[in-house]
Amino acid sequence: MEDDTEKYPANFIRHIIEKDVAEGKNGGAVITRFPPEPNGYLHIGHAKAICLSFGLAKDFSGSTNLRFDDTNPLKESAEFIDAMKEDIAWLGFTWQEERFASDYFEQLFSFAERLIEEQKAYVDSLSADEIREHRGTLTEPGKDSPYRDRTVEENLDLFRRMKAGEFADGEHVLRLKIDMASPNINMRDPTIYRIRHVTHHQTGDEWCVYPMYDYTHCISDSLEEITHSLCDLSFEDHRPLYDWVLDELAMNVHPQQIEFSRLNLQYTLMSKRKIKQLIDDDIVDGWDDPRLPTIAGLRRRGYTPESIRDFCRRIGVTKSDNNVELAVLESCIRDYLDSDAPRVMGVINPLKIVIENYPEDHAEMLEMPNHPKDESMGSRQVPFTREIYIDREDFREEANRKYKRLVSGDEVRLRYAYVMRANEVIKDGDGNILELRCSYDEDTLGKNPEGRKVRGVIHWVSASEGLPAKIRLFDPLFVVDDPDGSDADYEALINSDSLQQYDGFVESSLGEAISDQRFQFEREGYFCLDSKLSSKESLVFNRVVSLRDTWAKIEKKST
RNA sequence: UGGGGUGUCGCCAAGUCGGUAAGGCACAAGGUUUUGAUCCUUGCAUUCGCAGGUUCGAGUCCUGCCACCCCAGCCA
Repeated sequence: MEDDTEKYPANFIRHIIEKDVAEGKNGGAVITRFPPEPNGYLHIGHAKAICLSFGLAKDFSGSTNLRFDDTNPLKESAEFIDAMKEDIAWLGFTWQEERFASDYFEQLFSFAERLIEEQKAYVDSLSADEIREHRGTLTEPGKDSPYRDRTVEENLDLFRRMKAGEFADGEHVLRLKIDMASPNINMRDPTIYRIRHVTHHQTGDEWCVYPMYDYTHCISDSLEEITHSLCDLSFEDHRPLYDWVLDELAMNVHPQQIEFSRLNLQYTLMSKRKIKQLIDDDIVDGWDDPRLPTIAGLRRRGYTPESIRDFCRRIGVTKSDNNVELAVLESCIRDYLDSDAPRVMGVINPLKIVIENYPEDHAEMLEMPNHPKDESMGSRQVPFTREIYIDREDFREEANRKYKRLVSGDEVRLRYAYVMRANEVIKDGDGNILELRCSYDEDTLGKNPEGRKVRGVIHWVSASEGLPAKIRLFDPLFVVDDPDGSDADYEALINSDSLQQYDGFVESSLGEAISDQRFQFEREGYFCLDSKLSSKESLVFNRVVSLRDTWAKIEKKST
């Protein structure tokens, strides 16, 4: 899959690993892990983490484990596990081992008993509220719990009875005995076990005490002999705790946690919670809505794994806050599709044309290359007929010479076909344009007319031979570039026009299209069949991304 | 006002022992073109949050400021 061109460019994590490998740390091994919690779908922010953890390991001939961080059965479910695996595989990565944090529940419990025996953990019987009150604030130290000095025997007994199900949820928790006055709140006797009488998607009803992240993650990493444990910046102040647990347990493998900043993409959201709310509130179609930055959404939209990997490489890895422009992502997919997507013609917003001097009941097959620069992609035959459709954007009753499309009384080149003149505009009573009466110059197929220069080239589809198709165009979901920036009602920032649907026409060759093919509709952009909505009987195309549109910029400037 | 981080071009981001600011995206101007696409050429930070200091020389070292982000789940 990845060749050298897919190697990550220089970044601080690569430097750390390079140094470690050079010094023979961990015997020169590089083992990473990707540890999602199965409580939603993966998004492009996760793709950044995936590309990093898998990519870096691969660059150093190491390996990567996929580990589901399933310590909170209340929020998780098995349905997300398969979706996550599908997305990671689709992105092009292969994990060494598939693990679950829940695989380690037994070991985790024993380690906790050991911590109790060594007086490094205790059962606290304060309520959640009381624990919060004892924790202190950002600027004030906390207070010790009255239960902090229970005997080892009492703690062990209580903890085992917690496991045995003798207590109700919330009655007791197991806490680490560290320092209630630590300036780092994470070190103020963090809770590591809580009682939850719920069924777990992996372990069923075997457990009613569940370990928490800070305690579970570092031990899981250690047990898997992870060398470099990459995570986002929010875990930076958890690192002392990560290290504390492994040190106190004297684990012989002590992975290095390295934090990097998470991705922010302009005009969209990366918060799983908020994405879920958009789904619940029916603002989008589901986790795979093409407007969402989820991997499933991007896939349905028509993005390729290569383009997403390229994106992750282009944005780099640092510890600074970022807000990447959509243009970077779009550039990646255009780059890929320009060389890879066969060209075809499709009319999004059709305007009917009758070519009055062209014979009726005649379909002339015209040969067109599938790619202007790549002959190996072959060619196809496209029918030309008396009645065709062009896009309404490509006709103006009046326009100056800068407008390189069809204008009343003037000529334009029909892509790979004839030069055509607009003679008459047919309107309804309200002045809406119904159709155009045109004529063609039969001596212009494959050659330019003599003595005059046509304004430009437009695309078209035969009215009788073309296929009707629903065409969906997308705009960003939000109207501000940082909807995640404030906790304010982000749904008020929704772009109400993020999905535009048109009844268009596409050339007949598209009747054979399948959903993982992507095409360039000439002059319009890149499209693919919607994997959910499209059928043989009624085609539905999604626009992956438009073509770069210089004309739109010129237009915008002049208004 | 505690702790942890970050500040290099509009957006990302390289910048080894201090040696005189990569690259990408975007943008601008040309050229090619039966896609206003692609492609090609060219331009785009005397300056690295600010202010001092050390030095022959500092984005890189020191000092002091400023701004922004994260942390008070029995979430991850």
